[in-house]
Amino acid sequence: MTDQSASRGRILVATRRLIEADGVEAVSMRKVAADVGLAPTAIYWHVGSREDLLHAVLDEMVADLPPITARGTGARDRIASVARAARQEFLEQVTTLQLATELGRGNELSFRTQVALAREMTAAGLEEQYRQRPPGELATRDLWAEVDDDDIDPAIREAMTGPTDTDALFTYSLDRLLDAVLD
Amino acid sequence: MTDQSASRGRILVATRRLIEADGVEAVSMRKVAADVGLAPTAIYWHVGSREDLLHAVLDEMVADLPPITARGTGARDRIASVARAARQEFLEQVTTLQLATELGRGNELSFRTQVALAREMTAAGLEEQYRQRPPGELATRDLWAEVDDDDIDPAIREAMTGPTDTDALFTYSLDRLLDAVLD
DNA sequence: ACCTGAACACCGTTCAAGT
DNA sequence: ACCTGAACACCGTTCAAGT
Repeated sequence: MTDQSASRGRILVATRRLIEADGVEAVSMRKVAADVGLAPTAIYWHVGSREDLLHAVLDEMVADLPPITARGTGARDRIASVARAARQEFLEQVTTLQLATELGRGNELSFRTQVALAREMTAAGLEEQYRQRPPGELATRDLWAEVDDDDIDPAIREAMTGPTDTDALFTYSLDRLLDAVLD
Repeated sequence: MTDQSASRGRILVATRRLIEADGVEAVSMRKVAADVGLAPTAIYWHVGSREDLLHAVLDEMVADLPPITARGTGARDRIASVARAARQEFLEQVTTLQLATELGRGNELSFRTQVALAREMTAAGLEEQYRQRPPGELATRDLWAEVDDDDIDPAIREAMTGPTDTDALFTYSLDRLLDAVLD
């Protein structure tokens, strides 16, 4: 159990409200303290530095995000629905993304989509193709190492955990795109 | 001619050095002033507020960027080389991108690529396809309105200036990608 | 365990005043 | 035109001290 004293909870709520109303830059220790009715220095006792505070709030915002779920029956429909859901989230959760980017945790959001996609691709039986050209963002590799989901094919997880040849991925994607566009 | 007093130039150089060494957050009016040998308040006379200062520095950094040029002879090769150059710039110019993002001008960098791509697509005679599904990032539209380049087809420029149906673009791109991946 | 007050070393910005 | 100094209203953070 994490520290769930009443004060700490109220501090997080106040900070989150500040962020959603006026952006991350509007968060100051003194303003948060005033909102909660404490001396500025009390914040440090409960959540640590300003950066620690922002990380704690981002944790809550990510936890509250609606899960990315696939809709439809066919493999193509389901994969497409995951992509659409990811785009939707990207458009709706601007402040969450801003905060995550500022804290160097932007890829945590794209990671949620990667997991959902991997689940659908396993169901579609795409392990072979997937293996040959492993997608995945450079730094999300570390996150994959901790995933333990029975619905995801071990081969895919292994490919995501191993080193990604980003150059090869780029070349492959570009080729496929040009195939589609150039008649 | 913009204000090119000796002091202003030295202020911009000092700020740029600070950014490249320790990131945007390391830029303070007092530090810049000390580097240049002026009182902090003198900065305001030459470049205005801190935000104005950062905008001016970004202008210089963008102007100094090597032009994105197409290599090769075939249309496919040339378009691919532009895409590769864009990716290269994205990987190399991290600080420029960070500054641009912080100032809400991130799309200015992608805009450079869009212009180069449009030039190649004109040469490849792709106006028709292009017209049907106009790419382009939402906010770069305004930038296109000011472009006057004889190497770019008027039809393409018109498509870029008009309103972009981002939903349609997304659906189209996703479909093509799934075509390529799903056997 | 929880909180306050004083204190330090910073900020951006305005403005009157100097040359 | 160019620059300074004083001043205001802010910051994040540490630390000794209180209960």
